[in-house]
Amino acid sequence: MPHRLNLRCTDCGIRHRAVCARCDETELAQLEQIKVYRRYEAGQKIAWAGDPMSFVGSVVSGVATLSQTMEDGRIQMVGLLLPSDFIGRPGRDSTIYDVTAASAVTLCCFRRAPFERLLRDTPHVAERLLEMTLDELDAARDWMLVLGRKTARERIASLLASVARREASFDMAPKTHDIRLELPLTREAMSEYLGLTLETVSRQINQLNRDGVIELDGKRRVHIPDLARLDAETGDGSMRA
Amino acid sequence: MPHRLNLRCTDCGIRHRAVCARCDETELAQLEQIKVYRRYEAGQKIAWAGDPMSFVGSVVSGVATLSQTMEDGRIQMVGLLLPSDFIGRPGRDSTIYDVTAASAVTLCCFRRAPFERLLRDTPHVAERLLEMTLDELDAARDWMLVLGRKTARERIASLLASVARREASFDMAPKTHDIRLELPLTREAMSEYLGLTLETVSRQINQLNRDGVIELDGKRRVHIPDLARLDAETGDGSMRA
DNA sequence: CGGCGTTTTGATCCACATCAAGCGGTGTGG
DNA sequence: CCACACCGCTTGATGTGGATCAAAACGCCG
Repeated sequence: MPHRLNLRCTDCGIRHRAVCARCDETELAQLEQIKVYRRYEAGQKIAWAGDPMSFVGSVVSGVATLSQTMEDGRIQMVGLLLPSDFIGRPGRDSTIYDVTAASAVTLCCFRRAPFERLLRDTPHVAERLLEMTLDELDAARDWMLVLGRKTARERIASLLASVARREASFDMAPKTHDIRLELPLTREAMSEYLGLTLETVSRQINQLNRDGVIELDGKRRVHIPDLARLDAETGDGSMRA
Repeated sequence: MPHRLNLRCTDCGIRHRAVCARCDETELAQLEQIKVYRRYEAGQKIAWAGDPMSFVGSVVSGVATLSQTMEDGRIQMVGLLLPSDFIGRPGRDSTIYDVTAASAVTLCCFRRAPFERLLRDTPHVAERLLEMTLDELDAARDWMLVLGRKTARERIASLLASVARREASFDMAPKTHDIRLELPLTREAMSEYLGLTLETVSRQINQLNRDGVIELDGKRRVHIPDLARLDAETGDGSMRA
């Protein structure tokens, strides 16, 4: 059972990045009325592919994943949802992907029907949603390059660089040196995202560690001394987050 | 030099599927004023990654592709644009992908600035664009499964099934037997889409042919006696286009 | 301490990449 | 009208990155 809590929109950490980013006071008040927070434990399924979903919403904290499972059990993650990312598709009443909490996750959920009404009536929300969807589409396409053409080492580097950049972007002065981050994913979850096996992920992470590109502190904590050095391992010439 | 021609929107073959699908007479008239047709020969580049693009638009006929190139020459296609698909990103003045005409292509182009004004002012266009973008996002995510987890044979089957379904959807009575289609892609282009080499593509296509899943008529013409049989080769349990 | 989930490490295997010809169709210039 | 080159495709021989199979080590918690 998800646990509930509450918070004013104006105090919300993702206020200026989420689907509500461009809302004015009035619109925010409307959202406030239809929102509910839900909390999920690490590993918990938020929804199964094919399930009806009565809500859409934003990730407030933690990391959720979207994934597909083939009948023989092969799994591919198709989205990594970090704070401010949007979950659910307006106009469709079920997910076509499994949604899972990779770490403890808090969602800000809006009931579908009133949210869709808002979407029709307030251009700010619709505009922002279009923009976010276009960004996700670019991200998905960038990931297609990773899955289609990159080596195992390049894939790991790409994942680390993308998480590092995303985390850094929350600061107002994005660092490029001595970035420290807590990997929100197990080796297995990484392998599902990267289209590899967990053994290969483990080997390549340790190789990058030995090569000094990253410094492991335990299993999950990663220190990136120089982001440019990591970028050089991604195989991309010029960077995009 | 792209060749020009003209056509009334009401007579347009993609009228009810493209970004203009929900437009009324008035809105159509506005679009009519800012549109220009352009024609590209097979193999011609429509735009290079990083190029400024002064227009957005729809594919009217033919097949265009979006692709990324790594500095060492590895290529991954990230989008296959069939008639009615939208090209370009509102709010961004350059492509981040290479856009190429795979066959002879006709585009219906809108100058960026007036189109963006239309987006703000007429909800029908914005709504439809959001919907199309969400569809593309789903398609991109489905393709991530193909690239991350499927075998060479499954990839080929997935491509053929997806093109077959897309072609069939233009008819009002979608067939599931004896589908005939002209592959709009060379073996090399297919390999770029599928994350394989052209040799592997060639071998697997001929294998599917030998196994009776498809029947080749020349190099490009494919006869699919039974779409369900082909689906069974994609590795997916239940189908989505 | 003992059990369980995560991660590492090692040995072997295989699907697909790579390298290398050869083949039909088509266009071009002598 | 033929010689030749070029392009898209096929086919074969060989190599290899990552999968698979197997087991041990490392927390972590009860």
